[in-house]
Amino acid sequence: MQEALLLENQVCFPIYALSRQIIQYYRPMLDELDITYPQYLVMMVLWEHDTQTVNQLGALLKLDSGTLTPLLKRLELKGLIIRKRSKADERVVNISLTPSGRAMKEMACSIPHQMLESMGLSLEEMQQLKQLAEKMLNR
Amino acid sequence: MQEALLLENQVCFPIYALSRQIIQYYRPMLDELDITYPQYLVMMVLWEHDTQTVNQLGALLKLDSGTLTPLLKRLELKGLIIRKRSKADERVVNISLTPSGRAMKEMACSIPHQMLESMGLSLEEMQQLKQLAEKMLNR
DNA sequence: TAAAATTAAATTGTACACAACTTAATTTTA
DNA sequence: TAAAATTAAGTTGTGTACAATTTAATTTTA
Repeated sequence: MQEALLLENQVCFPIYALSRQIIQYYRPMLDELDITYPQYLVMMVLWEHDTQTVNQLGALLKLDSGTLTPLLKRLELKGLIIRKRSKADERVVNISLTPSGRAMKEMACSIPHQMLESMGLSLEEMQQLKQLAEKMLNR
Repeated sequence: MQEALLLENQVCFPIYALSRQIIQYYRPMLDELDITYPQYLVMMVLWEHDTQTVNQLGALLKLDSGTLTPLLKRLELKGLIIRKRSKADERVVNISLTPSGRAMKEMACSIPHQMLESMGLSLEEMQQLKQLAEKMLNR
């Protein structure tokens, strides 16, 4: 028996499973805002930066236009963002918040704390997990 | 500014991004076997257990029948597995390896080592990451 | 400066993921 | 034991993900 091929011994599987579980934890909170987790990530970037190009969002979230374009169209349909081609460079599409999208920030501000509570790790362990994940990401 | 809503300060985002990055690292190796990462996980369970029900696969991989049924049909089409309703309980579908599916294990046995090398963490850090992820999963 | 190369989004096609529901079989229980 | 409840898979519909390609605009360079 090849020990390395046992599910039990995989490092990647728990990360894959955890990623999906985390999104499940977010769901009830995000359901109230009527957005998905990837949509929440986009909103979070825009709450910080207000206007971003599709490219900039993709670089920050590590998602390509094939994922972002339809996702952003859905956020636009919900009235949370505006998509507008740049005058300066017609290839670029600028994404910005509507007043309604900006207002959602107040409704979202309790989510991070609620999530921390449901995760079941100490702050220290959380920091460790974050650092290890980021170290691998930055390879 | 709500610090807790900064992308920079999220614990969940790096895990979500890392999960997708890991699947990217696997891709070239799995392309040679012509399977996807979730399909590889199913194969890994079957290499260990040979026959499993859809339910058992779902419990181990934390995936539901809505995900597994079509995935298993694709593995069957590739000739790697057989889906067969149980005689004892007609609700149950048993998944087992074909000779070709069993043979794939030899071709896969170098993957875990290759992955370890591309991850950029020490064995110690890897163990830590695995343990933290599992601790959160088992909440 | 006109052709070639590059870039930014969008599009197309395949494969998850999962909620909600359906169907059929088996267990439970009244 | 017949009706009710439960269980196992499958189905339907929506929303990611991402490879590969396309389109249109901008830069580079010959």
